[in-house]
Amino acid sequence: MSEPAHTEELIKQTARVVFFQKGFLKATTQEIADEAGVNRALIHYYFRSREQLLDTLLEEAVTEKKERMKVIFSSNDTFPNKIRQYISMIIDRGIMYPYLENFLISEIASHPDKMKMSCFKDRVKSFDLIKDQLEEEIRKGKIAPITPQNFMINLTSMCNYPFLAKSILQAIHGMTDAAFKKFVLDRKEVIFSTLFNEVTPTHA
Amino acid sequence: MSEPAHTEELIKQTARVVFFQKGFLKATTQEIADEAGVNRALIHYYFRSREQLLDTLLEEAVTEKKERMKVIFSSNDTFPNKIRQYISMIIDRGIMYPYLENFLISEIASHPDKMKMSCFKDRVKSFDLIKDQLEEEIRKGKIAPITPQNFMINLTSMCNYPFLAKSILQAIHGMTDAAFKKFVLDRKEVIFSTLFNEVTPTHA
Amino acid sequence: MSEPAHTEELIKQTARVVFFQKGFLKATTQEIADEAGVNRALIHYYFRSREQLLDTLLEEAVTEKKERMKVIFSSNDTFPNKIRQYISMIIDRGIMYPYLENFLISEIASHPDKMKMSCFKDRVKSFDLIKDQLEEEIRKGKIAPITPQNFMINLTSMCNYPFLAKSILQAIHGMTDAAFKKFVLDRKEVIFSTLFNEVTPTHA
Amino acid sequence: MSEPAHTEELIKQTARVVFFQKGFLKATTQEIADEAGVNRALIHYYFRSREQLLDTLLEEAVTEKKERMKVIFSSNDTFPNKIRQYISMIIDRGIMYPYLENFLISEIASHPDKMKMSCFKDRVKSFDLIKDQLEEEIRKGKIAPITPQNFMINLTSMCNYPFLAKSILQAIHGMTDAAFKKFVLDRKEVIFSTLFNEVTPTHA
DNA sequence: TATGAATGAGTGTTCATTCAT
DNA sequence: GATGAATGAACACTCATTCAT
Repeated sequence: MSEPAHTEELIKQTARVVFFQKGFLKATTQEIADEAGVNRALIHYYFRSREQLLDTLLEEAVTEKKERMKVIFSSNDTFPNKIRQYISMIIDRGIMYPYLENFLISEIASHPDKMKMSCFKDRVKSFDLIKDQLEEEIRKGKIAPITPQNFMINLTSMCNYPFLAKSILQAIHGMTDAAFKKFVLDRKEVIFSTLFNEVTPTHA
Repeated sequence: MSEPAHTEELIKQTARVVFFQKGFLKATTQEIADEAGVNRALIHYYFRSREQLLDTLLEEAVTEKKERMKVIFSSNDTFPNKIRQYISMIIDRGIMYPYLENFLISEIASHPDKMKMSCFKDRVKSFDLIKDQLEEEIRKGKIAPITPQNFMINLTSMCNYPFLAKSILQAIHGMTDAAFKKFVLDRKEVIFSTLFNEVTPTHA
Repeated sequence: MSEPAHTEELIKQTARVVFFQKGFLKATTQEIADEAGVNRALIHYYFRSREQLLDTLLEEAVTEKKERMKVIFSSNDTFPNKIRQYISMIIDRGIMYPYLENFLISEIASHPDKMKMSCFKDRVKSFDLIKDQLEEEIRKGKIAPITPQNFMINLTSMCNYPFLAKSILQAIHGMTDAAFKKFVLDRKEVIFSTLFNEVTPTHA
Repeated sequence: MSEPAHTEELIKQTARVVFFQKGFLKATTQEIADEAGVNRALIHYYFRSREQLLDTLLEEAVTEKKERMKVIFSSNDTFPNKIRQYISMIIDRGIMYPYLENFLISEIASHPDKMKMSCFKDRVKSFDLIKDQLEEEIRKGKIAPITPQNFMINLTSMCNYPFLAKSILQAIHGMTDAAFKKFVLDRKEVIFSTLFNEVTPTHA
């Protein structure tokens, strides 16, 4: 976003773009260096290895997401509003880094040890945070009976999947990046409405 | 399934397991050959290149899925039943090849040209197939107003995402493969219920 | 020596020459490959890594030397004759691979773990093999009192050192390779005479 | 020895330790800098290149040894005493820098041009210095006939070789550094006795 | 003097691919 | 059909060296 004060930050920003925005999961250090306009060896100077650069990026991204989530679910807001905010947060992040989730999944799949990274250590689960309010909502008949786990996975699925499948969706429907962005922004209300099964008020 | 009569089929079956079941997206030709118990050069003999082997696997998988989809949606069944069958099909396929979607996504992301493969040429979209019945359902008040696109993407998201995020979900919740299988099978009804907002009859 | 039937043997022979004859301890895989006229990747095809190639060479060399030593010292020959044969063996080997000892020393110094290689496992020491006969010799007054250890180290030192210091000796005295060879061959009797303190019969 | 007043000397002392004491022939400039606690670039500031640092170290070591040798052999002492002193000097130096000779040998082997360094220019050879006294000794029957060259090489071999083979000897006999030190110190008399073939008077 | 940043050349290694048999 | 051998292109990484400050 802001101009990188230091080369180290430049490399990180470039790598985020390459991996998370463009989805080049297999990008080489040379490609990242070229994109950043720096010498390939500098990546090792600052991050020791390609692997450590990736870990740094993932750690930061996961940590940031977790904190945002905690802020949203720990507020005093109503349950529907929390869900709205959460949906909004996930989709806004998806717009910025469409391939981040995909990247995370691939990395974990091929290196399961990475689940031991510190950012995954925090055992606070969203399930626990919404449990009480969700049950209340169910009791009030606003939502059909569902476990917190399934509720959250439904939510997460509908928010994230379109980004995971971005390339395919865009190709199938011939969407430009702008069209795709509008599409997923519109989905904020769609997802909310699906979860709460209410008639969606037209979104401004 | 059945024991492979020919080496060509053996290689394909092995590659499917390695890529789609085990999720080793970066698996080497050597690793596939070892797993299949054949000489590495045979892969090139039959498929010319690693890339073409992948293309073949993807093409077959996508084509098969499309055909199953067409069968389901072209029947005379009721809309809810069609959706039930579709959910069931996607999840059953996911259990067999959990990483297939992930693989597809990664391949398309790094090689957008692959969208030109013949299996993607067929322009019959699920949206068109469900459009009329969905609108009928909405008119009857069974489903909150939603576009066919969003309905299908919601459906697809909730079915596929758990497989895409399999490694992470299993790690977070400490699920064995068996537990994960039960979890996604149970979700068949959960997903249906979420889309139709009905009370889920307790399964089993 | 004989023409290498297989590439694997060619690489080994070339590496032996580069490391043990020419003394290029730091020779790269590229240099070895160039010298052998083969592709660099072949070295990894046959030996997996540069390190394993070195280990193979060392293992073979050490094993062979140990076996020759055992043959000499286990015979029924007289003690002086055994020593003569041992000196001769060491010097003949030194002529063929002058830097072998140097190489061995450097490798062990930088990777002490290599002492765990199988070729070092055999705990039969030359000291034990000569102990009795040496003491007999001392009792007879043929040799001044000395421990078996020191006797063997004196012997080994005088045989090996000229090869270790080959480059320097040749440079200082302006010896050609032929002159150096004659010099060390002549030393066979010199060393024997020093150890047994006899008048050296003039060597033809 | 004394604490280095200047960085240049600190680097040299550190490098001597790394190369000559620890035997890390392949030590990196970074490793030397780390060990010395200075910035890597300083090595180039003071010595232009890694190579020139090595040359400086070698030149100084060789020059110092030569001077010590000249002092010993130019004195008015008896021949046996000169030899005793020389043995003592070599072994004491070996204890301080066990890998110096090894290092020298490797450097000369891979860069024969280094023999042109000024420290090798001095054509005064030990052979000439001992020639007369050795012949006298032989005439008196104290030493079996031998050329000055072979006498000096025997001497040098027996003094230096145990240090060259330090790693191996220690590993084979399970000697600690202290045990090794005692072993080579004891060898002072052993070597003298071997050269002069006298019964060794118990040392100390 | 001293240093952090930067670089080019090179290193071992991997891998898909080809080819002769 | 099948295989062992061979290769070129690439890759992550290292290192001595340089340079601006």
